[in-house]
Amino acid sequence: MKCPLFTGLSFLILPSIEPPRVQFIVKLIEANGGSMVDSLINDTVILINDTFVESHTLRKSELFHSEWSYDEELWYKLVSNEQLEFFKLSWLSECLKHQKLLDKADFRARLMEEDNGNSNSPHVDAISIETQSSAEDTEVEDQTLDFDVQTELLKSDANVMASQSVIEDTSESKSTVKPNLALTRALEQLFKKYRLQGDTYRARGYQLALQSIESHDKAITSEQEALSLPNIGPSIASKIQTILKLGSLPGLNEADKNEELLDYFMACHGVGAQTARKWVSNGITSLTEALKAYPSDFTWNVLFGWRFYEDWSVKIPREECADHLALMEKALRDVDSSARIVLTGSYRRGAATCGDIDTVLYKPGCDDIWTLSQILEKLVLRLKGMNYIRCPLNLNHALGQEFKPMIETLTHAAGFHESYVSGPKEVLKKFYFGGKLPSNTTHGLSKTEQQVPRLKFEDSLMSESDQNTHCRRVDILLSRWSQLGAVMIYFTGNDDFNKSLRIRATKRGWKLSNNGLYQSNANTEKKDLLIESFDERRIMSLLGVVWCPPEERNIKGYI
DNA sequence: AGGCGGTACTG
DNA sequence: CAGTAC
DNA sequence: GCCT
Repeated sequence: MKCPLFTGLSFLILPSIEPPRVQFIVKLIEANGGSMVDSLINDTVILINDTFVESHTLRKSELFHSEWSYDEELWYKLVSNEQLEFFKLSWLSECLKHQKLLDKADFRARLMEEDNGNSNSPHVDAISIETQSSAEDTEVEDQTLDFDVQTELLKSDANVMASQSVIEDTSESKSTVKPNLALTRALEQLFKKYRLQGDTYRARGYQLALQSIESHDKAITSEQEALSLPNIGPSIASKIQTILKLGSLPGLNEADKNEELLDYFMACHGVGAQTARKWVSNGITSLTEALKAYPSDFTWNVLFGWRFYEDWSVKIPREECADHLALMEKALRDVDSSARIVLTGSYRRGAATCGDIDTVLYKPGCDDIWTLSQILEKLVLRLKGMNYIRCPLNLNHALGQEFKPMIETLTHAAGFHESYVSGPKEVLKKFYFGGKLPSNTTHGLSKTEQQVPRLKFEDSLMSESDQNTHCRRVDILLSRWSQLGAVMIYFTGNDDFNKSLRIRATKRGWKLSNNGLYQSNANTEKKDLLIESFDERRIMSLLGVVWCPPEERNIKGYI
């Protein structure tokens, strides 16, 4: 006996099942044992009406969107999940014609608009083929209909391992020979030196030069050769000449006591290049001395930076990030059951350890910042009540009242007597804080022997550190629903990736920010025109960047 | 000569 | 406004 | 610092 052709398969047809032709096909599916769904469940086969596909590539996603007949959240799930595969509806009719299940691969439809021959696109292709074969039998964990963007992200993170093995043999990661070590070392020192001095652009100049030498795999033997590389100009080229002749740059290798101090101060949250430089040039050698000499530099959030100086310089194991998220999710459900919070930052890029925990908070369909702000405020209060939030780093008026006692305890400990007056700001667009999990949930003490900056003994009085549970830096960013894509790009990074996108935007007369991709209107004083802000994929594709999953956005230099 | 990211928060 | 952080 |  034979089962009908589509037994056990579920189908989602996009963008709508309303057209008569689609209705006809739906009848055939059901007659052959298949079922229709209107949301993503395991193993759902996603089919695109062929009229929206041009030669294996999805045509304009805005048209796609305008004929959308499912709910908005499904749209977002689909465009935000880089692991999903789409197939042309004609696969179905072919199967019926031949009365057997044909290879879907020949009917794959890709979700992008431009393809500028970027060198890594075949590489991306390889990954999606690679994961497709194993996806079907490994994903058995969630059966719920109510999974959301966050589950999508977790799933794609679970696939990091698979993609890494692919990256390993296709990329040149094994080229361990570094023919220009003397040069790159010197440039790195110069980069650090100027960054510490707050000369960010000069520092950037050295950093870019460093990167172009690193990606040049031959040994550089002349000033001429150096000059021909991008981002290497007369000044750096002549320094290179000197190094080639003398073996090193005069006056660079002395271990600089001042640079060490600058590093020490700037590792404190809230102390930047200007402040650190001022202290150092006035002979200050510790935070305690700085507090006496420059009390006004010690705002309450620098004091928190001091208190958690050591905790905040240790990396967070990936697993712990998920625990923080789970805790916040639970609290958020009680505040607003339809609001969502997701992990972004280096976590979403697949990192094994993260410097901080970056999250985005949104509510499907909600563009009203005031509503979102209220949700965030309530969430923060709940988290504070659970003793999870140990210190705030920014506040609005209402939260200022709530955290006043906590802040005054701190400022009094530092010897200040003024009382804290909360600012006038009513809406809260983001909340940065230090959070600590209850000690019972602590993860296996990871043996990451990380070289951690320690406080000097005389500075350790203000500090609060705990062997088993660390206080972590957590960022919550609000996003309007309509701007979720731009916010996700911005907060997922990495920095160089974002810079590349912004540069591409400016080249096209646009500007990219965390609010979206806009047509800039410099001359006329009209407002900038929105091009796209919701769809992460479309923003990238408009900028001529082939879609890449977060794990591949860990780039160095520009793309 | 002027550009190098755009935005939110603190004081 | 400068300074800091993201 | 380098690039336009």
